[in-house]
Amino acid sequence: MKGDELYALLRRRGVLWPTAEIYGGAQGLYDYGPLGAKLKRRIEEAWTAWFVGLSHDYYLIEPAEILPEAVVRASGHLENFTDPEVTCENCHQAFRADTILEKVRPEGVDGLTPEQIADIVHEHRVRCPNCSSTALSVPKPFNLMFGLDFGVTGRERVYLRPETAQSSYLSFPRMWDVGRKALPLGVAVVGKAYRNEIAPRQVLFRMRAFTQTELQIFFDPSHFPLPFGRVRDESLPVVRAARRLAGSEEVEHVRAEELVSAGALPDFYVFHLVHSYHFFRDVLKLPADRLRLLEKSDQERAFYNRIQFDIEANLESLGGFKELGAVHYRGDYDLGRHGQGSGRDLSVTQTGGRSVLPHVLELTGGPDRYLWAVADLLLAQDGDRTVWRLPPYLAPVTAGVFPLIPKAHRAYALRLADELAAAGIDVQYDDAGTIGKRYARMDEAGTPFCVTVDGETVSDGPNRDTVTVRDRDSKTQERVPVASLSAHLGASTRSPRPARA
RNA sequence: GCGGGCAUAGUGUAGUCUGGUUAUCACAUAGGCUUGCCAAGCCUAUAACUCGGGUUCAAAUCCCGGUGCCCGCACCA
Repeated sequence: MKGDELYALLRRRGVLWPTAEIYGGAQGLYDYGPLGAKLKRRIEEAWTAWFVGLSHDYYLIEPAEILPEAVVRASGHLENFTDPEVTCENCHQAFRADTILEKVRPEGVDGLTPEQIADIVHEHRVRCPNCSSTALSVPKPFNLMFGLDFGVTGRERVYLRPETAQSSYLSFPRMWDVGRKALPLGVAVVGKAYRNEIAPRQVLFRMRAFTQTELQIFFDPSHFPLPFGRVRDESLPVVRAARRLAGSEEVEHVRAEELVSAGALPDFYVFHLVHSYHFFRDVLKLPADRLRLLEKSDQERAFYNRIQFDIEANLESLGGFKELGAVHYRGDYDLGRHGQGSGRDLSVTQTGGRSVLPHVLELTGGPDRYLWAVADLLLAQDGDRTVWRLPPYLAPVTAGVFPLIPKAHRAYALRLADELAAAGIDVQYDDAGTIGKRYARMDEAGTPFCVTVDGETVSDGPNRDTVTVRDRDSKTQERVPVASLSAHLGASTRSPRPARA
C-alpha cells in the first residue's frame, strides 16, 4: 500500500491520528486510538518478553524522561545535537547561519565549522537583518533537544531526553548493586524520547515524541559468556560494509558462525544480532525476504560505535528499506563520559578482583516504527477484502462475537461476550449489518477469530452451547463448545520467548 | 530548513482554469424493511469547501499570510 493510503486507513480505523487535529495538527506529534494504543502496548510487551527473556541478567527499568543539563553535556548531546545559529549581540535576535548567509553563500553552510562560518560573516560584513548591527556572534548550535524550565526559579536547565539510552547508563551503578555485582548486566527501557526534529516526516518514522525500546548490555570485553552454540547455524541476511563500498547492496545469507570466524565479529555481537533479527522475523512476523541487516561503514556510524548493523525492512509505503532497529557496539564510551562528567569512577571490580570499565552493547529500536512496519507488511488486500494478518498475541482484539441473527441470538451472544471478557479475552461484540460485513470489519482490524452464535447454539440439538469459530486467515470455521472457548482463544495470545534451555 | 506540489463530509472525489441557485458522486457510519455464515438490496438520516486576512455586489473558485501533508535536497550524535 502507498504511504498516504495506509495512513488514511489507519486514521479511519482509529489506529492513530495527528495530535491536536482540530487546531490543524502539530508537526511530528501523533495520538494512538483504541486499536493503535493496544497494538503498540502489545508490541512493547512482546519486545520486553523477547529481549529481557534472553538472560536472567537482563532487567527492565523505567527511568525519568527528564535529564539534568550535566547529563546531556557529558553524553555529548548538548554540543552535537545541533544546527548552527547566529545571534546578534546588539538586539539579541537569533538567526540560522544558513539563512543569514543566503546572499553571500547560497550553497549553505553545511559541513563548515562554527569558526569558518564566523569568518564568512566577518569577511562579508554581514549585518543583522533586524537591527543592521555587525555585532554577530560566532555561530552557536541550535539545539535539537527540548529544554525545560525546572524548579521554582525556573533557572535550572533540564532537557527531555533525546534517547532512552542515557537513562540506562546513569542507572548503571545502582543496577550494579541491584544485579548482585556481576557482568554481563542488561538494562532494558521502553520509554519516550523527544527530539525537536527539523523536518518530521513519514508519520511514525520521524516524530518529535516517540518511544524507544532499548536494551543496554554492560559487559567485560575480555569475558562475555553466552550460549553461542544455540545460534551458530542461524543464517542472517546481511549486507557487509565492505561490499557496500564496492558498490553492491545485495543481501548475502551468512551463517552466524561464519560471521564470527571469517567475518571478524565478536560472538557476543553476532549472538545478539541473531536475536534482534529473530524478533522482527519470529515475533513481529515480518516476512524474512523483506528484512536485511545493513552494516554501517566507518564513515556512516558514530565515532564511538565500533560495530553497527541496522535492521531494515523494505516498506512499500515508504518506498524502500527503512531502519527499524540497530545493534551498536559502543565500547566504553558511555560509562567513560559519564564517569568524567559526574566525577565518579564507573569501573567495577568483579569477583576475583578484576577491575574493568564495562563496555556497552546496545540493542535499540522504536515501537512506533515497528507498528508502522507491521501495518505496511501484514495489512494487505486479499481479493476484495482487507486483512491485517497480525499474530494473535499482537492483535488488539482477539475475538469478535456475533449473533448470526441479532433478533434471535443477541442475548446469548452478549452474555458470551461478557463471559469471555471476564475470562481475560479481548472481545468485541458486533451485530450491525450482515455477518459478512462483520467478518470484514474484523479482518481489517486484525482480529484473528470470530465467534458466531447461531441457531444450533441455542437449540436443543447435539450442537447446543457450541459456537462457530472462524479463522481470519483461512476463513474456515470449526464448532467449539462454549465451555472450552476461552482456553481455545487464549492459547495463541502469548508472544514467543527466546529459547533458553 | 530550502525548492516544488497539494489541501472539499469518516474515506476517495466532482466543481477551481473562466467568481454567480440548495457544493457532485461513491463508499463508510446510524436507523428502518428484508435477508441470515463471508462487504447483497431498498428507504431515510448524519456529514465537507484547512485557518486568518484581502479584492468583489458576490469567493470552494482570484490575491497575501499561517498551518498541515506529499516529493526531492539537507538533517537523522
